Amino acid sequence: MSQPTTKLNDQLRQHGLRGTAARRDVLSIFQANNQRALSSADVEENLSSIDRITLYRTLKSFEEAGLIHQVADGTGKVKFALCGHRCDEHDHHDTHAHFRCVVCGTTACLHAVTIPEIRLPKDYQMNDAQLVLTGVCANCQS
Amino acid sequence: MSQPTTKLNDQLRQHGLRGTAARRDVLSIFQANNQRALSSADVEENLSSIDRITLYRTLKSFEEAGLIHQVADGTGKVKFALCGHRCDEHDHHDTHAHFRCVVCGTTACLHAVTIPEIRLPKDYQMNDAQLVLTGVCANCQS
DNA sequence: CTGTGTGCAAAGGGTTTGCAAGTAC
DNA sequence: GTACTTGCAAACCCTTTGCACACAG
Repeated sequence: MSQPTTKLNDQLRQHGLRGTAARRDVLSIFQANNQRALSSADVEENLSSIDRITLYRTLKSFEEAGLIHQVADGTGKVKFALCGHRCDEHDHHDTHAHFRCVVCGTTACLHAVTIPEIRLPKDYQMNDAQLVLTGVCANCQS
Repeated sequence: MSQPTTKLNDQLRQHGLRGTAARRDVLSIFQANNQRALSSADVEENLSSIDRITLYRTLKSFEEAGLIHQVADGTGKVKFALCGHRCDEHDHHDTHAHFRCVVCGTTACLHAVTIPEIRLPKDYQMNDAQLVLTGVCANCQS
């Protein structure tokens, strides 16, 4: 499933990060769930070996490096999802919507749903838009 | 600025809540900032007299009563804003967008911006949509 | 009077910081 | 070798719970 060590290292280095075991592990968890937004606790469940403090620091450095971005899905918990190929540390281009299923609790990226053009009031300057939909996902429709 | 005691009491009772000093105080803070989303800490700043635990419980009962609703603005902190007149404890009709200014840090309701029609993938059932925009607000444009 | 709300103390959970040892390059 | 990363312990929020007293209706 997961990429070989050298490939993961390359991806980390492309974002200015050193290739360490903890970072490779966390990165491959995100890649294995690339359509999902994961909380710190979610990653920890998938990766029992990692120290919790290291995980927090890893998520922070990934975010600063532009590898992942935060998704506020309305649960109050911060979650993270992989950035697209066009993101970097300065600019997140996260133009797709997220969908949180109230049945299974997962938050997924809906790449098919792009955020429509927004007409803002005068003198507002927009940098980013997050659209979070809540409902029942395809898997949980009885 | 704030409403007289009896008027605040009436509003509380309309939502099934008893009229107490703490609740009147919190309600009038929200009314004085009715276009803004306030965190628990924001309310506390405006209202130094209130006990923090009481504030948490007040916010919770307001939310359950349909007076306020949560706004996840991407900061990771839960914020609350006054519901419109059509909200009740069963159903939040929060169809407007929110705007978070990265300069002054405030999150405001943009009543003028309604959330556009969303076309979901097959078999997804949508209950709610939250649109959070980030940028620079009119006040902070130099 | 009765049930609800308040305030204190304490506990709980998630996240951050300091520092010494370990590792990438 | 040097700078960055890790892991442990402890500190630090913010939030919730238990219980006795106070207050609204």
